[in-house]
Amino acid sequence: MKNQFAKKEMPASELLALATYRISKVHSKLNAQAAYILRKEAGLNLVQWRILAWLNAFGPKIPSADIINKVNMDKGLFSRSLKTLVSGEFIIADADDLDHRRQLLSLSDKGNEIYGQVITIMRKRQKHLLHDVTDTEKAALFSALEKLEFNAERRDF
Amino acid sequence: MKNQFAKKEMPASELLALATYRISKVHSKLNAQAAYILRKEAGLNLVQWRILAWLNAFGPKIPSADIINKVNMDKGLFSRSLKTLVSGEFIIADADDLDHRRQLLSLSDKGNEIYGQVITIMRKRQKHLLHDVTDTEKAALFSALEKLEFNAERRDF
DNA sequence: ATAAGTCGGTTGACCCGTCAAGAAAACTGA
DNA sequence: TCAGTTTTCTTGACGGGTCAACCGACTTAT
Repeated sequence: MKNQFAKKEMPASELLALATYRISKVHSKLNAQAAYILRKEAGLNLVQWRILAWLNAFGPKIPSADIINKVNMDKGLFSRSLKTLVSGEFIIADADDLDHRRQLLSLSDKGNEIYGQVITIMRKRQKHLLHDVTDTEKAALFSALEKLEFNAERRDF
Repeated sequence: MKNQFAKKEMPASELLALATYRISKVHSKLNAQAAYILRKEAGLNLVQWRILAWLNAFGPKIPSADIINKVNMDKGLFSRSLKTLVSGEFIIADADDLDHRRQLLSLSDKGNEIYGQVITIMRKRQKHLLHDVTDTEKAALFSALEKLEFNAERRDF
């Protein structure tokens, strides 16, 4: 009889070694750290900050959909968070005369100022996060993440 | 005047290159994949599955606190999910005569069976996820994740 | 011109995940 | 013994995140 002794039970060490488990832990700690900084420095939450950052990157007067499609963010989440950013006057939403479905988003002066404050800290943070990661490790990390991301698309096992 | 031209705006490429962003994307795709598999194969959600797995790993007749402390899971989340697993008869919760606050948890036969089914698929999945990741990359990935996790503890910038 | 389909955005529902307050039992130390 | 503290577990509240229904505006084809 084959596989009579096939291992069913999983020792704790195997669980702890799972890439998925490790990534999820790192992710939650990174999130907590970012949330803390943003709350303290700017009173923003993570989603709001991401929107400000993408809006800064993709330039002014762009419709929501552009950001959403480019960065793969949920429409609903975006919509709700955008509302708070507009009412908080971080973002200006102009009507688009050519397409009345759209609104063209831009950072307000206030939005730009906050962005400038936060991005400085975030660059420092990013540097700190990776300060003891070697270049080889960095390259391998990114390459491995890319493969993982791709392999995570599959649904059949 | 120093820093007159200090860069404030962040090009999209820089954003896309952020380790935090990459990890968060990988994390969400891994989650979606696991959730899909679990729903389809066993009608479980991620948290329920994790509890079954930890319970299998740490052996029968252990109190909730043991798992919670070891794996750093939220008490509230654990408590609520446990309730569904007990009422679904995947887990048996025996009273502890020595300490009436506790309940000693064990996998039921049904729980064991489901666990056996799912773990087989999950091992396949884990293999697939890493199948094209080289050993060097794997080592660097884990080492980098460890450093990141540690560096994510810091709160001051 | 108009029916059918697509696109941009909003909303509701629901689960995940965290935090804090609290209940009940157990422990500790005068 | 009994007030104070600690431990185990439950509950409530709330933001994060995903999914799907939906609405109004636009496009395409006939």
